[in-house]
Amino acid sequence: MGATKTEHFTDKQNAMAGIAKALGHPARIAIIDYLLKVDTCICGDIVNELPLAQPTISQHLKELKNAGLIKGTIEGTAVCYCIDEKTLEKFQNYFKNIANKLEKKKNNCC
Amino acid sequence: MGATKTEHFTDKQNAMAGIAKALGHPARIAIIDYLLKVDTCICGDIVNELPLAQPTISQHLKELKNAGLIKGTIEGTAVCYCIDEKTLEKFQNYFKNIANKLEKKKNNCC
DNA sequence: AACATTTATCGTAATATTGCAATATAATAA
DNA sequence: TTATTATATTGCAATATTACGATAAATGTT
Repeated sequence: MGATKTEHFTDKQNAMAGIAKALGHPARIAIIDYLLKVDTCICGDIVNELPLAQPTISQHLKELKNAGLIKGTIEGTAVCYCIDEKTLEKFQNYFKNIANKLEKKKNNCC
Repeated sequence: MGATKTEHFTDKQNAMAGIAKALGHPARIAIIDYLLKVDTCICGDIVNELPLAQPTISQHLKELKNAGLIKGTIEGTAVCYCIDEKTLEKFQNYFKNIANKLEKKKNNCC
């Protein structure tokens, strides 16, 4: 087939997978990195930073936005993008929880 | 085209994207969840837990293993899989770093 | 208005992923 | 040895992703 069977998994699982998927491309990680590096919130000069064409960057930005990882506000001709902390926090909490559970077990396996 | 241009990004970016990509599927999140839930380290009854055929599960396990997120040791006929904390920690640290940097900026954007 | 600038969308080719049936492999049991 | 059980691999169809040229849309400038 080829399509992910999302309906068989919990909302939480689909949500976490969705965020992870959005982060699952080096260009999108690079965009996040860049947004962190620059002090002022960034517009479209990500195109100059990354070795990808403008439509490709725009597409990656869209995916990050759909996943809730960044948000953008129109500012004149340009669009100002920045990291959306809420989603990142949700994602981070998921892993914090995993780490906590693992700590309790203390490697009683493999 | 269609292939990711990994060569244009840093090793770190590719590494983080690789881990995220492996986590970017609900079935693989579900596998991680399941590995956490069961006290004893798990073998192949993940097949009974998830609504996917055995070859599909095996494939997902392989991807998680390739990403370093789980490790498996042969135990008779079965294979005992469990979470590899080191990779998870690396991933978590990446986000902890992001959160720290964001804290310093205190939303001076968008 | 005409033009420049910035970002988004469309269309499309190349490639990757997802899922499974069939089959192979490996270890144990009878 | 012959089953049995557990997992992996192969091959393939359906679908998704990646990347980009061409073009559109929106705003600002002259």
